[in-house]
Amino acid sequence: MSSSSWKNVCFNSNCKEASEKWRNGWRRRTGEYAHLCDRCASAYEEGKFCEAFHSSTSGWRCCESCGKQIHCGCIVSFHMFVLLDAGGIECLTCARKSFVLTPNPAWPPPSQSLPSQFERRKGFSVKTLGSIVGSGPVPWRIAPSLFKESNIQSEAQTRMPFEIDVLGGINLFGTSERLPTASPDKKRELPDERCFNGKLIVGPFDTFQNGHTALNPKEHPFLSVNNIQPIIFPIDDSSNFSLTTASSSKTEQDDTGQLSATFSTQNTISIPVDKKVGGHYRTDSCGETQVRNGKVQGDGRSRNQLLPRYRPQITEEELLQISSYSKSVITPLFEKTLSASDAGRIGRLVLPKKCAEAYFPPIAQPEGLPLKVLDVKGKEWVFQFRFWPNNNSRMYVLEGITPCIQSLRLQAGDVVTFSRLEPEGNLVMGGRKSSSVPSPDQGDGAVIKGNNVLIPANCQAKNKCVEGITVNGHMKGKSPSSFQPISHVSKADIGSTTSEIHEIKPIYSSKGKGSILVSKCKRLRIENDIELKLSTDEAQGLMRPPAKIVPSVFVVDGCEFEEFEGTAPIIGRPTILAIDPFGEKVKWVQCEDCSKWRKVPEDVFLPSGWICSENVWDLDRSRCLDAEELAVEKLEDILPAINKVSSKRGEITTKDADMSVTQERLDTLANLATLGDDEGISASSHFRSKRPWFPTEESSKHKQSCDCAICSSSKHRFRTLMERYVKHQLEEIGESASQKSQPQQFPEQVYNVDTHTVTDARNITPTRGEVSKIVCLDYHNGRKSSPSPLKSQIDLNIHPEREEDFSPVSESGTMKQLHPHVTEKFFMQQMPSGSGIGNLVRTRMQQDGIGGANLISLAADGGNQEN
DNA sequence: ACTCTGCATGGTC
DNA sequence: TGACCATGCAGAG
Repeated sequence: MSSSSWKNVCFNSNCKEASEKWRNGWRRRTGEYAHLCDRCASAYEEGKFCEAFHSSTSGWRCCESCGKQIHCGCIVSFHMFVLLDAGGIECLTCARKSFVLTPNPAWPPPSQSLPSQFERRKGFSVKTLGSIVGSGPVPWRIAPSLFKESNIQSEAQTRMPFEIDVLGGINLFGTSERLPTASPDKKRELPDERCFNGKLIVGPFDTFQNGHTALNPKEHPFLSVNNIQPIIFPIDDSSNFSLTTASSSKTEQDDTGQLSATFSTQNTISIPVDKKVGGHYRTDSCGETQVRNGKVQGDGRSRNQLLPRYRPQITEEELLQISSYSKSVITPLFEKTLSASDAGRIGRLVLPKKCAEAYFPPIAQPEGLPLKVLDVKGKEWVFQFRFWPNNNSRMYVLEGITPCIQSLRLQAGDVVTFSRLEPEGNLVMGGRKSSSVPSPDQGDGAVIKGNNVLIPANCQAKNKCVEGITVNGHMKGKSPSSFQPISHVSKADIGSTTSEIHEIKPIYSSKGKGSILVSKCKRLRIENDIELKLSTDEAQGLMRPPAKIVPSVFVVDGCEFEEFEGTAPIIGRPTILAIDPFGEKVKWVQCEDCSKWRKVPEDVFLPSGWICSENVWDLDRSRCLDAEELAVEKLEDILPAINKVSSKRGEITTKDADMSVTQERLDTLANLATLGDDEGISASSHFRSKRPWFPTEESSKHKQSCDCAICSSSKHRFRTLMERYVKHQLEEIGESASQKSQPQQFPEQVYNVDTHTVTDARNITPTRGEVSKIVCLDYHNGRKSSPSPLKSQIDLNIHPEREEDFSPVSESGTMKQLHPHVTEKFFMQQMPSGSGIGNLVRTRMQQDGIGGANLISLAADGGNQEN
């Protein structure tokens, strides 16, 4: 049938009924569905297509076990039988009784997961992939798998090789999966084990009528996120299994007469028990068909029961890489999250026993044998595949993997994948950086759910998930071998001056015990090794209360303050508020990647690692390649804080090292914050949630120079209170001050933070950065105030004897009582002597002896007067 | 002192 | 309860 005609008549060559209304049948190699008329579609959906239309065609065979007739000659039913070693076929039902069918992880069908996944990948499309992998269809086979999964799908869907077609994208062969009704007089077996309309039901669907279930995305959150996800299919029988032939590719003529190119078939093969060799099964001498078994039959344990964490989830990037040098069929085998030991210097990768026995050559001696493995770049490595006797069992390891691990830039927590190239059978070792999934409800920050760190999408994209923090390369008292995997700081990194902040890996919680990075002892080690060089000012400017956290409110001098105790704040990206020519409040934010300034709405909160691609508000500037909206000079005028951050504009347009470091520190802090109550900041003995987020006690025990968590937090709290009080006072100054201080006209005016524009202090939470910007403005306007007067250190221990007064929940609860001395000291310290406003403040202070409240008022007022 | 090797131990499932 | 496996550790080099 020509490609054009099928649009007008039923795709079923035995029907050819003309119609304007079509229903989808099986999926064709082109990626399109066979359009069927109602009658054919119904037959197809009912599993009667072959018996209805192919009854007179060749290809009918009987199940060797039950005798049921199965049509083996068309694409519609090719998946509904298994080929037996001794010849003949067996229907799936019988095969399942005798052997465990290949619970192959398959791929989401094009109509469901794959295209969406691909399309959702930035700069990646099926077409792209098709063009990359070759000029013609590239067959992808489903991995022979040992995986048993309780959440499984119909075995009728278990063998779904698909190819990537240049034109049609991904084509699932056999997407018309369904069980055959080979003979009308035979009861259709497994009536529900099929897909309708040629679609695999994946994703949200849960349970088939036969009790089989498909993957629940809730349990497999990655299913629709980043990776091409294998779908695990059901096996009812745990005592046996068979594997797909390794390399049976053939051409096949479908019932339309078209020649299917490079049709990769999967012949599920039963495995005779006596073929076990050293724990592995191989079928024949030609090596083309490999059948392996993880265990001796009769073993009480489910030999094919591999843990879900070993399910291969090869990524498209990896596929692309492999495809770049090989046109072979890639069969994902298994994967493993690198433990600290795996990624350590010892260079031993502990292999999951079943995987090793299933996919690696059998070894009888502990010495094992050299194993040639290709990496995704095609580079060849030779590892020693061996085992240790262990508890009457074996512990399989790959030795000498360190160079490869390093080559792949993998670290503890990352995932190493093993695939096999067919038909040559080469093992391919790939790697995947660990990633996390942003929670849809995490709002503008990162949250913790158990051990799963949920991070902003940008972090995810950049693999900057954080498990722990090591800043400045300081790792005190650590054991290199043990610490390195946690902090991911290599020896070379230690003491590195080029980059003081190292990429930290995410908490990986693939399994409870195995969570390399979550053991308490290591957590403690991490916290001891943390040396945050982020000033509290910098940090607080980016802090926001976590979503859904109800703050405790207290009143200071008539002003309500919110306090978030026991909760790690969410860290955002620094922004600079401004007013655009239309009078709209906007924020300017710098892309973390390209450092270009982008304008975003005023009310958005940006994650710490915000990048251009996340600029959904201005798609014309959603790439780092896109030019900045405003010229450098204009930006400089508009964003005086730029001058503060880096005195030279050039340092902004290029990568400002300091800014970068600061940002990285913020990232670090943000990431630390994402660790949340259980794992992150709160894991610190100082930051446990039992302690207020802004602790007020014990400060007297610490010296002024102390920058421990307690002191930092105390300072933090103090500043919070100060800022809010300042804000409150500034509001009281009234609109007049706001009008007086109306900035000179810029194309886009920086405005004096919310303090002049927001009237209800209770509805806002002034951030540290916003307060600081007041001074930025001053600076911009020519005043010599400190770039950030609040930025420099405030140490409550200046008057340690008054520590208790600083508590806002202390008796009076008024700021006037608690911070005159501190604020006085603070301003005396912060205001440069040459500063007009500073002098004015000093004068007033000396005149009336007032403290913080009026002082701040004067500061604001004085600033206006100075104008 | 350091690395490597082989095994043992103990936590987790 | 047993298998698995991450990791510790002792001994050898």
